[in-house]
Amino acid sequence: MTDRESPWLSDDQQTAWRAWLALNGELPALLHRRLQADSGLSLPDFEVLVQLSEADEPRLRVSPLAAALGWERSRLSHHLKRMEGRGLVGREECEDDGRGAWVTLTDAGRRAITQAAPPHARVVRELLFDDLSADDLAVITRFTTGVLERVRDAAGPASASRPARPA
Amino acid sequence: MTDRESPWLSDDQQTAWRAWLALNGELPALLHRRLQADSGLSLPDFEVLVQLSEADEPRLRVSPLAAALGWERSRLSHHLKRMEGRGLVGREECEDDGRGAWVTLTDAGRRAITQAAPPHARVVRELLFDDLSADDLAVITRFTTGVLERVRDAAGPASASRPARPA
DNA sequence: CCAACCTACGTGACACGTCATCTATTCCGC
DNA sequence: GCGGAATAGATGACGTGTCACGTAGGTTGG
Repeated sequence: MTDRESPWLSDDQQTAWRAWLALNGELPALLHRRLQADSGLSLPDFEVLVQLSEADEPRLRVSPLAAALGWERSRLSHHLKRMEGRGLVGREECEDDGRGAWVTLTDAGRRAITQAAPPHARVVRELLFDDLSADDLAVITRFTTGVLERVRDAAGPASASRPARPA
Repeated sequence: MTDRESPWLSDDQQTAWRAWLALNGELPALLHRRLQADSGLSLPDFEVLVQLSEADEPRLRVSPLAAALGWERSRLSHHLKRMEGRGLVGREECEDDGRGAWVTLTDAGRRAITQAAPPHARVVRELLFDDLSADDLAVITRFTTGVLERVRDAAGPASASRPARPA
């Protein structure tokens, strides 16, 4: 029922959008502070450690790890350097491919993620999901994944419905 | 129907949560790149300019502006310095209160926000709202505002159900 | 009236992200 | 094999965000 010609949002949409923006800022901030206080990990640290600890193999290459995280490789590279400095992950040379590197989970890393995960998951569940019906969860999931897909379509093609930026 | 004792998320909750996390990273990134390409503004720049251009008065004090944005004052202070450097905002001394400062919208700032807002709003509408029913929008809004409220409750009290961090 | 306190705002140090670019390898066509 | 393109990953510069703290100006109880 929205007017497809106007660029503006309806009042209801404004309300939803501003709430989303606010949540988008405040929820990660809260999770980050809790994580930091409980275990000294940052939210990005946590994500990396989750991937490493859930992996089938005991060590991962950088690029697949970046893909699994949905991160740019350079971001991961920067972050791994910091995490290595704090002893959470290790690096090994890759014999098969001289360019490559293995990322490993150190004992300290495994200890950190083991300790940090339960309270983190509990907070997420309490804040987001505990009072949510299955129907509403389905609506949220459908909405979120749908938007995500459109975002990726819009970002990926490099030339979509954009004003034609020839370069 | 979730098990309130377990810290873990159900599979459906996991799906929703991971999609939310991914969206949370990728949507602002896309909006930022669009805004940057269209008008040279960053997303935070945009938010500041929206507040300034929508304000009743022609100039705002720093603290109320920070509150309206939901930002920490020091963050706003840093950001205003950068925006001032790029000519988007100006600062004036406050006569009433020697500690205070006024933030003003420069002509360049007004021009930038006027030019940037329509395409930005259109992208938001296309990505999030165009194919969303009124019922679903209501579900989303209720969910988002509910979570936001719980987040603020959890963040604000400084001493809530946390492990009691005495000093 | 003044010392203690509070408030408004700024700053410095550091973590995080992105972009552009670099180096070292591998791959691939000839 | 060999020369150029592609790939793996690292790096430097810069904008952004947080935390801890500093400073200057107001406020208030004795």
